[in-house]
Amino acid sequence: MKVSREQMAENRRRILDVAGRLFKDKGFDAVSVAEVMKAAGMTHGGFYGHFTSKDDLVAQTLAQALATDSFGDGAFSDFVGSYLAPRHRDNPGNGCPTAGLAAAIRHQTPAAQAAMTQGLRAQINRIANALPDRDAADNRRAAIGSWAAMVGAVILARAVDDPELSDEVLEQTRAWIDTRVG
Amino acid sequence: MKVSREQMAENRRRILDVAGRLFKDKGFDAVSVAEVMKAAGMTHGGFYGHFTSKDDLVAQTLAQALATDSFGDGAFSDFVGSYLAPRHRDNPGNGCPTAGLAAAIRHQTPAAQAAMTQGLRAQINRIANALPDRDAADNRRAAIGSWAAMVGAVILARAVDDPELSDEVLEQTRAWIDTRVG
DNA sequence: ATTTAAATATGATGGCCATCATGTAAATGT
DNA sequence: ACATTTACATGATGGCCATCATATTTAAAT
Repeated sequence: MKVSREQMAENRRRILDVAGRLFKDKGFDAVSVAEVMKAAGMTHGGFYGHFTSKDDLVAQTLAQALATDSFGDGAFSDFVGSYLAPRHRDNPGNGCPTAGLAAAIRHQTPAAQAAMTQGLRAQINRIANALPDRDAADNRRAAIGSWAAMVGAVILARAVDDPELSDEVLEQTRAWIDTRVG
Repeated sequence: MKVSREQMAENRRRILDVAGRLFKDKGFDAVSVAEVMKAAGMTHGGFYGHFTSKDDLVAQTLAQALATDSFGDGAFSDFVGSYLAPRHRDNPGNGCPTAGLAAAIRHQTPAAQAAMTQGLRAQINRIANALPDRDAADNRRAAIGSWAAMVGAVILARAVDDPELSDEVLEQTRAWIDTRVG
């Protein structure tokens, strides 16, 4: 059942896309190769034609997810607001790959760690550039601090089973960042 | 090979202690029941005399780890300094269970999530009480924001393969929190 | 058109692991 | 002391999964 070049390219894109969603939603370990392939509309057989291993899929998925990872074009405070929102907390599969996967990276291959490193560097720069223009060092510090707080807050909000506490973590972190940076 | 009551109680304590270290170090999925028992000095056979399942072990380990989780008795800025330190980053097994495990909680049982919820509540209160006495609402906001930033920073620092960037995440987050709260 | 190469499907294989079954010996109760 | 209970050891069992082998079909190449 050979398919056309473009079909294969699209299949590959779909595998990466679907793997990103599944990994973010359920974690690397809880998603099998067969599940990814099925979600992409194929069987497990063709997988090793696209990737050399599941670890390879993980690394490539991360690289794509972190590259695609849109910062949003508006003001920084708007970005913070949508990031620290129940809608984002409740949809990990469609959400930020850093919030969903960063903590699992340290158990992955060096290639995956390299992808995360590059993604973090880029995100810090994007945020620093979006901040009101002052001292560059101050902006970098604020970018790193804010990003750490945003990622941490979403992780904590997702870990907790009390909706009120979870909402509060998001909202208070948003307010805390705003008073510093907004 | 029955053992004395106290021996059994100590065995159970050792299982929980060792499981805490292993889970924090390698993640829930990467640690087998047999590995935990072996590290505790026994074989896998006796496990189900102490716990009803691996999920049960996870939940009880979390509850103990988060309860034991010492805040440190000194000033808040000292705590932040030791938390956002290379030594802590590089020793997840002996480190903070929230930094090591929070992101994995959402894939665990309700009992585990409940343990994390209670742990987070306690930690927020501890930090808020340690802050210089001002408006209670301000202190709570600062406690939540700082804690999110601390947890996020350690997770990011551990995810990255560039030592310089990793150090910078810790140090800048520390400085960012300090200017606000120290 | 015919041949060739390649993409995916179907169907093993082997390993790891949670859990269970059963044995054994030592501690506890009488 | 004896009987009984029980904590742990040893040794299955069954399921899931990554990976591989082989078959099939069809796009490309000529």
